[in-house]
Amino acid sequence: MKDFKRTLITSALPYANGPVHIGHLAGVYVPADIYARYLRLRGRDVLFIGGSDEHGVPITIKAKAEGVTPQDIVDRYHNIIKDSFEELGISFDVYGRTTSATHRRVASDFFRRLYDKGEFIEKTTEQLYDEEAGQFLADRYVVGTCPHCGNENAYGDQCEACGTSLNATDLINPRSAITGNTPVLRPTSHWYLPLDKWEPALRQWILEEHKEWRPNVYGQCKSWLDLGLQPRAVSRDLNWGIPVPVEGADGKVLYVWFDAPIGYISNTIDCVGDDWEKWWKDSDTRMIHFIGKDNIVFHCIVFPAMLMADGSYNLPDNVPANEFLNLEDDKISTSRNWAVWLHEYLRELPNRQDELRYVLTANAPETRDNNFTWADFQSRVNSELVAILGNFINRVAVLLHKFYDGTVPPAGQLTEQDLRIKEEVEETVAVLSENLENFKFRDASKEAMNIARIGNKYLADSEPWKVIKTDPKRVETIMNLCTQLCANLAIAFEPITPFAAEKIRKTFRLSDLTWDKLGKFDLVPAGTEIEQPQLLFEKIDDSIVEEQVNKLLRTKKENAIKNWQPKPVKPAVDFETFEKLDIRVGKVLECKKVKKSKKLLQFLIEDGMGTRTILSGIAAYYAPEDLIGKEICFIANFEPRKMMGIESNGMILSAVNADDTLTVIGPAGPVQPGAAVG
RNA sequence: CGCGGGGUGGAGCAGUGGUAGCUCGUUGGGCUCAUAACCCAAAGGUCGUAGGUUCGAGUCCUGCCCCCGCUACCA
Repeated sequence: MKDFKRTLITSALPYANGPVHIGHLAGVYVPADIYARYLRLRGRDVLFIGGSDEHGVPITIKAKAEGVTPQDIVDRYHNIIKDSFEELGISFDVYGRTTSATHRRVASDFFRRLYDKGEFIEKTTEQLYDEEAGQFLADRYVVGTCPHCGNENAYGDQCEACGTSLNATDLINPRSAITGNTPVLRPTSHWYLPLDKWEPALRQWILEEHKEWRPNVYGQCKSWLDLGLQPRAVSRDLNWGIPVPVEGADGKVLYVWFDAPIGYISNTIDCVGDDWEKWWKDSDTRMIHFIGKDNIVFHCIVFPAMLMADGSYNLPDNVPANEFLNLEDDKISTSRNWAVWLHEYLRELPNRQDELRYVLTANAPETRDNNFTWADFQSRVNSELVAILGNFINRVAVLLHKFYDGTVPPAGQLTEQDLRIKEEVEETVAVLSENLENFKFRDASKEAMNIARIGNKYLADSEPWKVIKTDPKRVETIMNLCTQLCANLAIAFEPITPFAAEKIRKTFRLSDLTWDKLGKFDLVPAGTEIEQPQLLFEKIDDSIVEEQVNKLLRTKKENAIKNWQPKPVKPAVDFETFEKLDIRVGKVLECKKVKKSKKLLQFLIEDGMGTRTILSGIAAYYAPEDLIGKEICFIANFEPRKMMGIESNGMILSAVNADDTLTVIGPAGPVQPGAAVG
């Protein structure tokens, strides 16, 4: 493998129409940060680039829906995202945005350079236009009847009922998803990047020269290349974005996928200034893109084709794309609010950044879609971070204070047991480094944890709390080695859990930590006075898990209400059948809870002929006193039925809501008690 | 329809031809320095399904079933 002088790490630009959630973190930002921190510990020259992607149609639609400007939307989310990343310890060297002046210039120049070289094709096509909204409609924003299966709510790119891929112009009775109007066809011209021109070069570069890429990435690329690449439009008719820098291109902007990856370049420039070219064009620089699987095509095919078209840039050396993370067995979804949002997590579980980083790493979707559950989160925190790592550090610190007043004792003659421990640590550390080099962060977290496991076992086997009574000299050696293990843990965990690593570093008064010290046993000199132990992690209480799960259940419920559909109508009945039911209006004279019953309310109803008692299972939805005096509808000729020892003479009618709550039905105006309903 | 990824003990995941692993959980034991934490041991899988190749298949081939993605909300 080539020996590179420096590494440029990019992480996918989060789209600024919402905050980031655990899926983004597990897929992109946590692994990217681990890698960046690891390389820095190795003393390698690293630049870690992040930023918000702030253009595109969805942002304009969200802005319109909220009655604010697109800039308001992106300002809001850019700040939320930026702050929450920082609080989680994502160590970007720069976190920029695609609405910056630098980016506007860089993206514009990039387009212009390719334009001047003749790298684009200009084509005119007919596209659907919404006259009221005053804009061309992206495929996804056209809804209509599917020509294959007749589904009336097919999207312009695909019918979700039958799965057929469509063109927006195929739809029968197309309508705009924005205004509901019928769109019209209008000619419009756009610039296309001929990906087909770069196909042979891409094929050679990926399929021949990068067989080491992850199978999911390699396979996806091969699939696209084998299908044959088509020219892709790089401009759009929109008033939000970077204007196409060509005469007569009024009302046209760069398409987001063209604009966004250039953001990596502009953010680099904002970070290092004139020095930026060495990070992008010097052949001694290696570029790594961290992305999620949905971005593979853009980062492996489209962006490299753009870079090839320019001709002066490096291509990525690796693109370690992750699969997706599910949440409690359901696909994470922004629109359904099915997510754990980072900014909310940080607020609701304060000072638990490392816990999230660790859990998302230990269960990272590196080879396939994985599942995040709060139960698993609790289990990993409590039985791994607290019980294995935190506990070991604490045991050592407590014993040092107990035996030596906090002063690290010298190591004496090493026994066979000690030598074996050193050897095990060396082996573990070697595997850890190899995992990190190969983007296997899940395995890396396991190996790092194994160092703490070795420590716990060493303590259990050597029993210093017993030996101190018979052979205090031996205990000095044991405790010295344990101290060195703690120092090793501070290094090994820095990329994954930097906050905990910092605590260990402080407790044991470690100064500069570098990766080459890992596996060494002379990191803390004898005589060092360590600080009082502080707990690295605290257990996650059941109530925290419960609260988070309830929050998700509430979301589910809200979604159920939003997506509620009336039940299908039952088979027809004749009038006589209907007439058999005697529905009356009655007035509630009394209403009280039935003792020992959770559901039942007991009513005394004035029915025009006298009074009757009716029981109804609506106690969960009404306070009894709220119903007194109300007029309600009930079935008068139901057979009497005893419940909880009380006879019920009829049935009070209620409507069943979307969330299964009940609302009692009554007349819309004053009615005589006993009046028949029919 | 297609293409890519996946379907492995209770849960979450490794494992690209040669005795089926890891973490958690469960059960039993040990220890008591430690945040009832730690250490040891055991139980638990016909590796989606039906065929095939092979001396030998979770691992290769074929059919089928299911999940996810490519498809302009979203990693």
